[in-house]
Amino acid sequence: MTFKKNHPTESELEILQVLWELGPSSVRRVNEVLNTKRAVGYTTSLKIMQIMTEKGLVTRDTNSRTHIYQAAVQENETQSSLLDSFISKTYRGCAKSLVLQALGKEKTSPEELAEIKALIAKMEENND
Amino acid sequence: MTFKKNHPTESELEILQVLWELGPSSVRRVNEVLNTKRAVGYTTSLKIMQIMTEKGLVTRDTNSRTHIYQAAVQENETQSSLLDSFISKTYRGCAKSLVLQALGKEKTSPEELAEIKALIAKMEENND
DNA sequence: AGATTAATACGAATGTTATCGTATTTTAAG
DNA sequence: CTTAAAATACGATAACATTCGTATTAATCT
Repeated sequence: MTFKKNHPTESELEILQVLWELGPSSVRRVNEVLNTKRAVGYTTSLKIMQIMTEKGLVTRDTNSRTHIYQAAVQENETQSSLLDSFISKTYRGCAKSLVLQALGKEKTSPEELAEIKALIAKMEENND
Repeated sequence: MTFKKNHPTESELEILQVLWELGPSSVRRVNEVLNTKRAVGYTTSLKIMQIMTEKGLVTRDTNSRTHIYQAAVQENETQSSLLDSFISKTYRGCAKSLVLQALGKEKTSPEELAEIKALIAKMEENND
């Protein structure tokens, strides 16, 4: 229930995703992973990660020379917070529209549909 | 299958939403609506709408002195395009995660749940 | 026509993000 | 201890986005 308005920027989110996946990592390691997708200079990644430290999006261990960074925000919560904002801006707060559009968009596998149906069933239970 | 990468910015989206709601409108009218939510200068709205014209997000009729603007992109398609990008960036392309999180987020009314279930049923049909 | 009103056009200031080059510091090797 | 290598710190630049002030143009009223 914390009110975090600390939305990461696009580049920051990319870095968070690497940290969520790898766990605590050095700048070099993060930068290497980013470079599997597109070219990014080492100092660019470094700079962004330093800014993220100031913002509190990551923490770092500066004991050894090579600083080790670690995500300070959870993936779920970050996604959820970004989603709120996205629904509000793009769908005027109507989550249903978003869900319908997302479902209609691409082929969702039967397993995934089942999972979604299960969640809906659970919600309907609680509604009674 | 058009290749639209023309994502409106946040301010542009706000203006599009007004135009989608009101239909073709003058800058003054749009600005008035924007000001029901927050303070925006007239020339600010004007400027953004001029930029949007250059980008092709809106068209305008300049026959009368008061130019009449109109959305040149559809609400559905704009939302869909923004949604693609959002899923890709925030959920690494996994639409299911987004749907589950959106559903779990708030109380969705029984009617809405029914609607979603109907869509799922339809999709399951097509999967066979 | 002249003055007033209302619109558009233009340009500048501000803020944010992304990017990288260079300087500095720190560690390790010789 | 000196030097080379590797890391961090810092500052500068460029691209947008947002905002608004001022200038200009066009219509209306007396």
